[in-house]
Amino acid sequence: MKISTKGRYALRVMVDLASREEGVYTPLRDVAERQGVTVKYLEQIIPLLHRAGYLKSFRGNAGGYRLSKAPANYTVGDILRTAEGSLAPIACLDAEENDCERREICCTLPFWTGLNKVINDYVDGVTLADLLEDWKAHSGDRYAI
Amino acid sequence: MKISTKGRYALRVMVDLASREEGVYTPLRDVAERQGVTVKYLEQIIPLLHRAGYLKSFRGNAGGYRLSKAPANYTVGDILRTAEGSLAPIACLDAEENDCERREICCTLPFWTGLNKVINDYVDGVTLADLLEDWKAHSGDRYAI
DNA sequence: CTATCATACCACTGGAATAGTAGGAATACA
DNA sequence: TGTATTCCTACTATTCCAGTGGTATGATAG
Repeated sequence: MKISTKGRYALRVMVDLASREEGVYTPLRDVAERQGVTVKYLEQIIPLLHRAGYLKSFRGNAGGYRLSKAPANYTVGDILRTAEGSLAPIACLDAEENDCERREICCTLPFWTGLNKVINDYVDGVTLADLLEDWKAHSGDRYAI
Repeated sequence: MKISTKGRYALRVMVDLASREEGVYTPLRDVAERQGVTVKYLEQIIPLLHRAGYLKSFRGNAGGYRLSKAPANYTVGDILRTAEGSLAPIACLDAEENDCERREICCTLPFWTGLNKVINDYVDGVTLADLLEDWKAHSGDRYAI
């Protein structure tokens, strides 16, 4: 039950951008270098966040991306669900998929529902600002994304 | 982030067997029929549970599988980890994989560690007996696996 | 004692999803 | 005109998932 690279990198990109000065555009090249990922692969992940309205972009020379809102206004849950599609541990819990005919007699469904709630409660309770703060505190002055 | 059919079916097989009379061997054919899965596919999943010592088998005519212990002695976490390999949401958290060089400076690792704990605490807090009991209560007399 | 049947057990395969790579067009600015 | 960027589309290698065909084993009927 793994989160794919889409979700993992998306979160790291968001934290990276959250750590930059507010309002300035950061080129993907810089993010990719700091995060140890290729620009080309990030270019495939960023649009998911962009289309969701989480990022503003600027093309051309000296362009790049920046957050649309302050870091405290993004929950990690929103970011992961945007990149991954859904965090539900089984398809039966996704809105489009709950047509399973065993639904009423399934002996494991209540368990999965509980797991789903535990996961979503956790990820929705953490914001980008929380991540950034904890991590600055942990790294002291010499923090670097 | 989905649990695969291995984990899902493994859990259903265990609950199914837990609902049978204690000590008797139940053929996979019966389990497969009740669960709406092919025998062939279950035959691929069962060995994982068998090798872990969770099940006892008996070959030949009138053979089958039964639980090794009482239902209350199996946590859902143990069953899922046996079938799935690991429930960690990212590979960095698996014992064999924590050689990532970004480990000390990773801004998201604490978040993933927390998610891992939330997930494992939940699944380790539920036993087969719990599932069976809740589900009998929910279905009344006419429960059927 | 032998044939038969029901069962657990083992090995293999096709297809889908993941994780990238690559080329190039559009855009903004100097 | 040149350069640095976002943006779009296609391609590929690999791994994982789901499912199938065939073999070994044990009980039992004749």
